[in-house]
Amino acid sequence: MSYTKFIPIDYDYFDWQGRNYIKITGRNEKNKRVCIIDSCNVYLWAILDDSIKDKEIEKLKQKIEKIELDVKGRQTKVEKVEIHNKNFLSKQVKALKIFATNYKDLHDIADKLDMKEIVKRRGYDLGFATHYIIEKKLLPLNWYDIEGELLNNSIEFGGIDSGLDVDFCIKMKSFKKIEDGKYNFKPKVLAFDLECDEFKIGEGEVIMISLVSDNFKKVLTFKEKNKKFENVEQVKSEVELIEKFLEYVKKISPDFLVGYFSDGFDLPYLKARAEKYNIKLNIGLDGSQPRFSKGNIGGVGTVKIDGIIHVDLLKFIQTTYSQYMQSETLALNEVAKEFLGDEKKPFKFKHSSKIDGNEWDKYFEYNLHDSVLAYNLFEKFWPDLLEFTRVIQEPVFNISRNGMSSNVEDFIIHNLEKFNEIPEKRPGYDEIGERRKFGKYEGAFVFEPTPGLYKDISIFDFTSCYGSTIVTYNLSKSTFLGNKKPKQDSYSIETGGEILYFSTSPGFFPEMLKNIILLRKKFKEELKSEKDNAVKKARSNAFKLLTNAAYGYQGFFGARYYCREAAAATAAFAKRAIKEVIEEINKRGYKTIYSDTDSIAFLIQGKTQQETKEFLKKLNSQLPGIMELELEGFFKRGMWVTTRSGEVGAKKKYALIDENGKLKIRGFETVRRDWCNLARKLQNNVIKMILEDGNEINALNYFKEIIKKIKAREIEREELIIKTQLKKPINEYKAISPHVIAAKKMQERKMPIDMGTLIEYFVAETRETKKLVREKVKLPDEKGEYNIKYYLEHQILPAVENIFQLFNINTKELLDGKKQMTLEGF
DNA sequence: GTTGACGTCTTACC
DNA sequence: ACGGGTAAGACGTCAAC
Repeated sequence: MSYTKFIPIDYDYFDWQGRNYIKITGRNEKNKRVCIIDSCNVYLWAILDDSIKDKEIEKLKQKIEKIELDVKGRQTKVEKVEIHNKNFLSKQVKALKIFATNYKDLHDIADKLDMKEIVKRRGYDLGFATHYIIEKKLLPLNWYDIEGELLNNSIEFGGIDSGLDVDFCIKMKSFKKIEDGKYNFKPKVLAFDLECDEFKIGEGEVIMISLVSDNFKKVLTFKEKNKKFENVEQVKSEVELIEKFLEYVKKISPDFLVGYFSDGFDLPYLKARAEKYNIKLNIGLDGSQPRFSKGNIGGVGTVKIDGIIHVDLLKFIQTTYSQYMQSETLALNEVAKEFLGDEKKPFKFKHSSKIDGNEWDKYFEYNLHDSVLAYNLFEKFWPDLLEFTRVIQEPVFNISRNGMSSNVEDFIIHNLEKFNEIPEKRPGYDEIGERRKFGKYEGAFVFEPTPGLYKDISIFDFTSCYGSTIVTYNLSKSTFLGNKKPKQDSYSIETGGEILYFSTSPGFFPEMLKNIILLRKKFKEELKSEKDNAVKKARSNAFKLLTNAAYGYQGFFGARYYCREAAAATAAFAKRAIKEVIEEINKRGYKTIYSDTDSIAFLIQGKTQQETKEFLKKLNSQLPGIMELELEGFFKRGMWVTTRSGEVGAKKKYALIDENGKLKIRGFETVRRDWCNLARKLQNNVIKMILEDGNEINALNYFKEIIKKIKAREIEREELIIKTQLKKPINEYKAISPHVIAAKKMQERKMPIDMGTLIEYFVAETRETKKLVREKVKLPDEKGEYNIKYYLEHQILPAVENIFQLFNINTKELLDGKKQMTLEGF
């Protein structure tokens, strides 16, 4: 018998003699690579009709035990059937646990179970790795003591161990969890990036590949002989380049191979080139090539390597961080700037045939630094990846790529057992179609503000508003009772013209969510005294993101636990709660001036901050369940403006300044990337001056300066570029807007255009006959003067006119050079 | 043919 | 391919002139 410590990293499975085996790659405490082979029970659930008698169940059991199948050349049969008392959607059910030989046959067995006594078949659509983790509880990225049999050139499992590039291969007998924190795990990471002449997969050649690991930096290339740049390793050809890359990957043998957009570009590109030369990209630990899976509609696919986790950082950052980021795009450069304070090396892309002598070193340096950035970003995000994996309990490969709704779902799936729940099935194509037909339901409440410049403002907001609403009112698929008053105790709310009822007896989904919210609260509290604890910070963040995604999950048509009514009720309960708080605030002598979804802004009306904080405490003591208000802050001044039409106050658009002079701007053009920089800076400065000074005098002078500069053509083109993202394939646009025209121009130039590309253009002077904006669009490097009229009337003026309107200043007249009647008139 | 009103499409944000 | 609410620009369409 062999013993080892073990941390599971990658999960994969294989079939041997008709059975499924899990193959888990990880490390031991001495950082040796270990592969564990294990198996687990394979089964599905058949939920029985309530009315069926014990005798009949016994008969049914015997009938099912006789099922034998011959599918896809595989002999398989039901091995055993047990009867269990389980829960399904929080209701007690009798269910048959039907054991089979092979996980892949469960579907076919389920098809054979169309008996009238069986009302539902469940639990055969989870994926074997997920099923294994649930069944055995050998959780990813946790430490274990393993006992097993060392496989050394064994013929067992078809001699699998001899083909595996690992230090030990063990057939597991038993394992025991080691307490948290006893061992650390520092993964071996290799970041890579490749450069080429063409951006289209299958065109052009790979010119260089950079590799960065712990104490290792290298650029491989067959180009240029001038190599002042010390990290360059010269090879003779593209073939040798690819082969050398493979050699280094094998030699370094990382736990994680890290790229940035490598699912969509680097690896597919490399594959296409390798195929051309008939090179096998055999970097998997079992000698296999990367597996390329197709992406969903519009999405890119994923690339999986046996035993090595390929992480495309772009995907992980996108799902977990993008909504909290300042960067306008997820381009490596911007992401690196925001998270590392570092950026790409300057190098303007050129076809390799046009690069001369000393420019090559710049190119190598550029290429190498991209890998450095990817490596450092991985280090930065490792605590998050680790904690997400531990909290959700799915293999880290999936965690690095799944969206938040999948994460929520996986979290549920891995916690069902605590509730004795049978998993719900994934909706099929038709089911999704049905769900989508329902259309939207009523959402949040937004208070219509009265435009103006205000003083002394306080803001309260609900902590995890929708999450705590779901918990407080027990809102979920399994607790929904319909829209007729039930006999049992219930929570009810009216929305969309009908009343929805939910059971008061706790459902598993709200219970799980409650647990997350409470844990997060605990971690957040602990963080106050140990701010640098990256792991706790990451775990707290993982809980926060899961909580925030829970509401969206229940309203998402693709979810196993989709419940439109629960989502609608969540919005409705939250709406009721916030309206009640607004009333309380006003009753107390404050004045509410704005509110949106989960936050309320009100005037302090001469009361002290202390009084306000005590009032908050009192409010909290009256709130139901785990609903909780917190103080967002006190603000010296704030402004709300009118809509363009000028009649009412604009919602979701305001600016605040706190006692330390810190600005908080929401919804204004300043924060929108589809406005040119000039307009955004202008607006930002105008807002700042007005909020700081409490009047418009300086701001107005500044505005006049800008007008003068535009008219004198003194503005740099850079400041006038408008950036808009392509949201769909270019030929699907019904309305041909300016950015579509710009995208078409880029296409003609063979620039890489895709869904998601950020299109940049400016509006130029053209002949009088061209009226539409799209007829004046030019790409940033095209010749032409900027269109003074357009930038004045469509960028500069709209950015500030509503703001100056607060002071009865008509900017339109100002711009036309007319005398300001309004100013003098008042 | 041009103009303006109004609806639709689209993006980006809360 | 997580939700709804909202602002706003530019195009598209149609009727009035």
